[in-house]
Amino acid sequence: MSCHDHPVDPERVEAVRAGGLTATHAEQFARLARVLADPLRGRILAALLVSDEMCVGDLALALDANEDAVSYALRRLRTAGLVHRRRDGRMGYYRLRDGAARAIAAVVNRLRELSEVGSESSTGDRADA
Amino acid sequence: MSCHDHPVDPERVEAVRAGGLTATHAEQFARLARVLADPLRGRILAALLVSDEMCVGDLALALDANEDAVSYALRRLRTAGLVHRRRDGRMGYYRLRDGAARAIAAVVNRLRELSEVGSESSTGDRADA
DNA sequence: CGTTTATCCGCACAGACGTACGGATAAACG
DNA sequence: CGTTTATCCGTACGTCTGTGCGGATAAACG
Repeated sequence: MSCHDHPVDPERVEAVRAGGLTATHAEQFARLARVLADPLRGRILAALLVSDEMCVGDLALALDANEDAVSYALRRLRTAGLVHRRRDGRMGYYRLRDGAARAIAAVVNRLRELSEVGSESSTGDRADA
Repeated sequence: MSCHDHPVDPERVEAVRAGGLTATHAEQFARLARVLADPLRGRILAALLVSDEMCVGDLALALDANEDAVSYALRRLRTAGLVHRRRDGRMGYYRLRDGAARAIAAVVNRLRELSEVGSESSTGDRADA
């Protein structure tokens, strides 16, 4: 269990310790990535990028999804601080928070690049075993 | 359960249907985001950005993490096609797959933007209820 | 060969998450 | 007021996933 008493390459270990992500910073990233890790939330964000402001029911219609599920997804997005709700009577209209739109669009585009890399192979390596 | 018989704003509904993410495309995104949704995997990717190639034990040392956990994280990253393993004797050396490095770095930077938005508030809205 | 070492795997377990459903809230509408 | 409607919440349930541990594999080392 406790192999590896001393580093194989101490230089790189130090480099990572100096230039890598701290545990808390990585935690922050992971929490944000987890918000994007649900298809419905991704589709909602994309929908709000296209159509500035929408209510729950219209989103459910447009995405062909359950209204409860959309409501729950919007709650998560709101908790994450990515969307903003405007109350008008009994309706709730949602839109991306200021600054989130650009950042989300950028993330989506970068993920698209990544997905091209990720879909080349399913194992990522087969010249071993 | 089945409120909202007809759209409030049919135009936007149509716009989303035309310009939004398809269900399958969103699924692909979500799967990739889920890979980044673990702090250890994020730290490993960041480490490999800094130090091209590392073995499991050195990564565990540098990140102060359990070797089993690192091994498991690398397996997930390999399954996702993001890292590549080079076998040398009993050691396994990992590095980012070609093309993944740039894309990952870009995603990390965009996520940093997003995290600035996301950490302003915990509810994303308080002028309601 | 036998032992040590680096990594990996199978399994069981605990925690987080999305979904469904019943009910609550609260506004529109007469 | 009473009813309908749009959204939200609390709870329960099944699923997925990261972790820990024992053991397997396989190379180095004498």
